[in-house]
Amino acid sequence: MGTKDLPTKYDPRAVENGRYQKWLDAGLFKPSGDKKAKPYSIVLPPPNVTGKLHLGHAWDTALQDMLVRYKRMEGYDTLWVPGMDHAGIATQAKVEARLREQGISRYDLGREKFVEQVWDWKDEYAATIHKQWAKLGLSMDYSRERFTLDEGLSKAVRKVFVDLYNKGLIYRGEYIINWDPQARTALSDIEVIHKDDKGAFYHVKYPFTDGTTYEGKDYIEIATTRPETMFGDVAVAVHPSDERYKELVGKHIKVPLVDREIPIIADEYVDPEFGTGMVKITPAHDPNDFLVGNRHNLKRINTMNEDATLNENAGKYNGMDRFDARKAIVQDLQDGGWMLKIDPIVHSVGHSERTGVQVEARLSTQWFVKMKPLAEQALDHQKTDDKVTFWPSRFEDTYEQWMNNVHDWVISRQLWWGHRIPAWYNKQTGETYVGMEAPKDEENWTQDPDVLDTWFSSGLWPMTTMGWPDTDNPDFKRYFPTDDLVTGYDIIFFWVSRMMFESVEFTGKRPFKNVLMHGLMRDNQGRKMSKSLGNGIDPMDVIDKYGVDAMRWFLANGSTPGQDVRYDTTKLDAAWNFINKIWNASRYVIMNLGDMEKPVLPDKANWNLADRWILSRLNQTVADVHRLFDKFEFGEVGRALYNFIWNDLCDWYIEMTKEVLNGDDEAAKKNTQNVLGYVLDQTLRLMHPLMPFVTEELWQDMPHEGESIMVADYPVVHDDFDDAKAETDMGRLIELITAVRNIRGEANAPMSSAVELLIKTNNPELKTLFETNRDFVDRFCHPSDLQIGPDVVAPKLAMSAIISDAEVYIPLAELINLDDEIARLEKEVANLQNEVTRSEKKLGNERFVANAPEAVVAEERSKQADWQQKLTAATSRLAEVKASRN
RNA sequence: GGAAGAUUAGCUCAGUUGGGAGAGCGUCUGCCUUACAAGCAGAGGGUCACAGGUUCGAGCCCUGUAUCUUCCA
Repeated sequence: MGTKDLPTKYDPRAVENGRYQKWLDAGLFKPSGDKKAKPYSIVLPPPNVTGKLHLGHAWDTALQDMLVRYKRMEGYDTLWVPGMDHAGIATQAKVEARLREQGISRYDLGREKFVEQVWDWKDEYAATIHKQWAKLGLSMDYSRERFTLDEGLSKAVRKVFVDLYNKGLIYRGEYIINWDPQARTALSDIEVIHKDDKGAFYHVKYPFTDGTTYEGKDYIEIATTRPETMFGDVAVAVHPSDERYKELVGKHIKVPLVDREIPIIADEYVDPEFGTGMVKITPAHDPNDFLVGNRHNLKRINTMNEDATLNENAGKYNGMDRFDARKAIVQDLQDGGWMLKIDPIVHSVGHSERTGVQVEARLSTQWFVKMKPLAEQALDHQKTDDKVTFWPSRFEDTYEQWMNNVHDWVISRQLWWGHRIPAWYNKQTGETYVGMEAPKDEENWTQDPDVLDTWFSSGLWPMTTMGWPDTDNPDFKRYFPTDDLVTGYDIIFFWVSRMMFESVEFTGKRPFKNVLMHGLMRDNQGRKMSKSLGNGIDPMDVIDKYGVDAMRWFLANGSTPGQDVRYDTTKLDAAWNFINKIWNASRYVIMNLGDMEKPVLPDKANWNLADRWILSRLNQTVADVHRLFDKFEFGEVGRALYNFIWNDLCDWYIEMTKEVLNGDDEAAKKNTQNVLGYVLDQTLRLMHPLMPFVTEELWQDMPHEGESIMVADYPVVHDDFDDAKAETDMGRLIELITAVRNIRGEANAPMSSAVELLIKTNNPELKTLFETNRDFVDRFCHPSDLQIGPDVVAPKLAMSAIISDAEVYIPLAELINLDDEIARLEKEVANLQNEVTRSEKKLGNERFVANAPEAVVAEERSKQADWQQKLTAATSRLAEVKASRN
């Protein structure tokens, strides 16, 4: 038996306090282990141990928790696996930044000591994240929590590397890659963010060395945005069919400032339309030039160090930072008369996703995954029954598009924090060994110092968390492939696509059946939340202010799949208000249940109109919720529940129960208490996945059976609850009550004053309906006297309303303003005339009657009849009122 | 340059097999009615970006245009 003195205001702190720990202690987050039940599994997209969780994480995890709680209550054997990602470059950058504040670099510490520091960082942030997960109420099974760098996962990573290497799908080579000079590591293509930056086209003279002239000049004009790379120039290229320069091919020119001689070559890569149609070729500092260089057997001159300072190939600029060097070189070109002009431009420049610095195209030896065969296999898999379904489906196009155009993936990173590459090089012979363990004569070998791209390991996440590569692991057998993956559309390439091809390659199966993509969280002006703007919102602050249930409601209810959401405190106010409404509705129910032990639905024969109606509404809501949940339409689930709770349950049913509960009929009271208790119980269950804390609190406070609402059965559809008659009858009753309220409003006649009520109707069923529900009519209309029937005579001075099959009159001679009333009626007649005309026109259209579905035509006919009846009534009433004025 | 999304009430957004447009907030009016005044009862407010097309019928499907946002090159 629960407490019966709930406060009048919902207080999230009191509700949430200690609840998570109770669930945890009761072991409710673990799978039921019921082998007869169907399994349902989700793996949490592992957050980076870089820092705290933000509102985007709160959103992502809230959606998952809703799914898991829903499935758990539906009886599935549910498993939700948590974990975290070591986030190589991001975490290393954070720790380096912290050390820098103390004036220490990672090189001062050395690799081993540095990595120890990162583990300390990881422990610190993992603790924070655990606290945040608890506050969010996530029902994850912590006994299965994993970390991408833990032993099992590391072993899996090595196995994948070795297997792909042995299949020829991983190779090592010297190529142009994206280089982050601050982190001093390679980056994959998608870790480079292109941003428009202000720059300049520097037009520079490259003089001929053999007295050749072109258009009367002894030089050619080359435009470059990056003069600091000119020391790496090894050729100038023109398009082979470019008539302007045909004769120049084979001639030689000189690179200014260094006086190095280079040839003019012809290559199809050059776009003759762009600029002067002449491009300098710098194979060590540009990916396209690199390919041109390969075709023409050109030298590769690297002019930069790892930290983007120029090297000895840059002559006197040796040791200068790239940006300082650019300034100095531009100055020297101008002083030496080499600079023809400088045109300012805005162009796209690559920046490191993590450190933000400008990325360099750099020539270096790296490990790569050969993507083409893997991508093809993954794309083919999407044509099978084992395909991954994207929600919304358009994201599958995004995925395919990317997979079809994917380049080889640079997986080596010059970092210390991550999975060390399982490759060793022989000190004598230089031979490469790749294996799960070091070679036996380890002393003769040196292990590759690099680590793997973080996404290489997180791409295995759905497999490894389930125990792979041990395919006999019970979790792997039961819960893999997982059911749903929930993540933001911003990491389709980074993560989703990689999980998909790695899973297909190594298990032959999809990693998950559905992938639900949500949008990004934006601030109230629609801007992305970011550290640099300082517009980020800490979910913990939101929870402190509004409670986690309100935050979850906001996150689910305000969203459409795949669409971004604006953070707005008014939305959270609305969420809190709704919870407060549920709180108070429950408070009312709990206060009125007497000594009930648990609600038992009475025999159908005892249901009154309101009971029949609310159960029919509830049943419709249950059906909607199931249908929408199964399509991941969280926002629509919320709307269905909101409308049911606020409009049906609170505005009507609860108000109607007051009539019974304040009456003397003990049997009727008992009946209503049970229906009320039943409906609240079902409602709380329906709401639980969305608002776990407050629903648990209220459920525990009301008569109930069971340990926790978390593991109570989710409501199911009862066909026998559907009651079309009750719905139309209630509709009529509501129409009457609304009409009376309307008149009272117009006439300033508050409910406290009783008024005479006359209802003229030729419909005997309607008369009976109102008479049998006289109690409700009295309560909601407060008539001093009530007359119903065909013989009711309209008073001369009365406010009136036209409803279906009836006219309602309230004689308020002293309050009525005839001119106002006539104006109002004229407006109503005009509106009704409009409706009738439109309806008649439609029904008069033979093609409509012939082509539209029967039900649609029938509905239109019934509407037409209703409009017509109302129009007739309104017209005659208008005439009466006009007559009474004269 | 290619692609996707958005454009609906003053603001923020729903509207999912095409059948007379909805919510929250805000505005106006009246109510402390013993679950809730962060509430209740009413009211007002929209050429569904624009132009064509398909259809008996279009906010929804097709084509094009404009503006904004994002992704890719």
